[in-house]
Amino acid sequence: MTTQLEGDGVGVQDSGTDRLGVAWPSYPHEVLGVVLSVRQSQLCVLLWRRRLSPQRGRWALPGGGLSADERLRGAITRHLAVKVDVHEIAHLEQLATHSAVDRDPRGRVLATAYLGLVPSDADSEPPPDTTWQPVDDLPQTAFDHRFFIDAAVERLRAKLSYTNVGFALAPQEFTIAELRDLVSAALGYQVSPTNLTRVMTRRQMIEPTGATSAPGRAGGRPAAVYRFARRELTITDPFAVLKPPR
Amino acid sequence: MTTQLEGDGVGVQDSGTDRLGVAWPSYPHEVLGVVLSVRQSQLCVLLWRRRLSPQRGRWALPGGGLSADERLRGAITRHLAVKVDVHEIAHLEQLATHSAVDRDPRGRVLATAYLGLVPSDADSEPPPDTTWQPVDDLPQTAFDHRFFIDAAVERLRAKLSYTNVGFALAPQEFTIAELRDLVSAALGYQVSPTNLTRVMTRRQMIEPTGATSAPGRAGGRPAAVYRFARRELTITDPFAVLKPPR
DNA sequence: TCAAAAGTGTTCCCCTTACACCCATGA
DNA sequence: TCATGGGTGTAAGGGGAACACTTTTGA
Repeated sequence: MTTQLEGDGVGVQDSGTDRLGVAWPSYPHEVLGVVLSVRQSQLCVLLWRRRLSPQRGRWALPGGGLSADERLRGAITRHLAVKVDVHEIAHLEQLATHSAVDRDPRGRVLATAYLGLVPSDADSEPPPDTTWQPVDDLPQTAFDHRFFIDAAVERLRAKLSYTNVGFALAPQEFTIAELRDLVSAALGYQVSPTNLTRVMTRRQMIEPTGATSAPGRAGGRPAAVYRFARRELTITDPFAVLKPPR
Repeated sequence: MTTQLEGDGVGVQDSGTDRLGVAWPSYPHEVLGVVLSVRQSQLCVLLWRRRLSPQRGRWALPGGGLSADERLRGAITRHLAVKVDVHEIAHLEQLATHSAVDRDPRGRVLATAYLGLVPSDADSEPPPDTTWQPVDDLPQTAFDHRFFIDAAVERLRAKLSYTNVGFALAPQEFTIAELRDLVSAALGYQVSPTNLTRVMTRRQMIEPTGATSAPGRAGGRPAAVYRFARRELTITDPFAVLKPPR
């Protein structure tokens, strides 16, 4: 079998043919979105319930097919907007591509998943049959979607520690208490607001806006309002060890 | 356009059709290997020179098509063995999938790249038209392969710091001086053997075999021989900050 | 005995963590 | 003035980096 792509053209939608005349197979390709957000102090993933078989009744990741004229990132953005009405994705990155031959019983489909993060204050009453499911209490999921979800959560938790991804889970402005809630929910354990402030400030991830928020009805000192200094992914702690010499 | 895959079967090699009768396009899919190894104290990538257009004469990553009955990992393993005679891959992980519509002028092909690591003592006189190219001095490369190479190097450098991936670049047994050479080459800057030993020992990544190696002709104290304690990928320094409470 | 190579000990410094203490507000 | 929630100061501990010093060999 000749597998290196050389010579004459390879047509989309058909089996390709290389210059030796050997068939070059084609596969349908789907994109899936693992959309995470903190809802009611829990890290949640957006799932919708399948109405049809196979896997009828199970919870699945939103997504769909890759069209001939679009790229993977464009495809997942489109599907999330159209199908589950998600428009406020603050961060989107590719996770992995799965290729098990029988991952879909109807025939072979390759799947590329993306990790998408949505701020906790983004509106989104999700459409019918779609909900925010806490990742610590997942129902039975369809196909191999569970692997993608686990990978996404793991990736997020790791990146919270050495990048500023937190911005993608947080509102534009927030108090330290709110940020602590978000980060604790995302990581799955409590972090102290004291040190969270210090670490994030030292790394210049967050900065005070100057404003303060009104205290609750029980009183208390008004909280300072912060914002993320940058709202694009930045690596803030590049190397743990083996740093380059200064 | 209906893009969610539901209902009737989707055939490989053909355009699929979902239950609404809307076409589900298929694409050829190739796998590429970014095979890295330290050669003569330089981090190198295995490239082969294209003999045919397009991109004739440019250096390309080894790889090839995905067959109907195999998965991506199997495909890249097969291609590396058959085409560039690489059998001693100590670590293999998926890097990314590129989907630019025009990434290959002959027609649309999706590409998934893998990062492969080969120990520095693996034989491999590479086949004709194939060489180990230092990543700091790359020639002009074909298609979008340069992006994959850069991503691979970046991934390796990051993981050297918080995992034991080093095992995949090192021989079974080695002295600290040899390990220092490898790590320095991979990272692109000198690391001190003193602290390298301490860090890797504390994390139980390496352990002495008890043997010593003969000194060179100029004399000198014989070096202790070490090995990696585990030869599978292990995360040794999970979180830089925001650790869970003890 | 000297040079070369390898390994160890010690110190410094920065960062994270823990925790006590102080500040601002509503009732 | 008290309870409540927020923020700051300070000390402890760990780990990595730097560097001097010791050990072991060949010539």
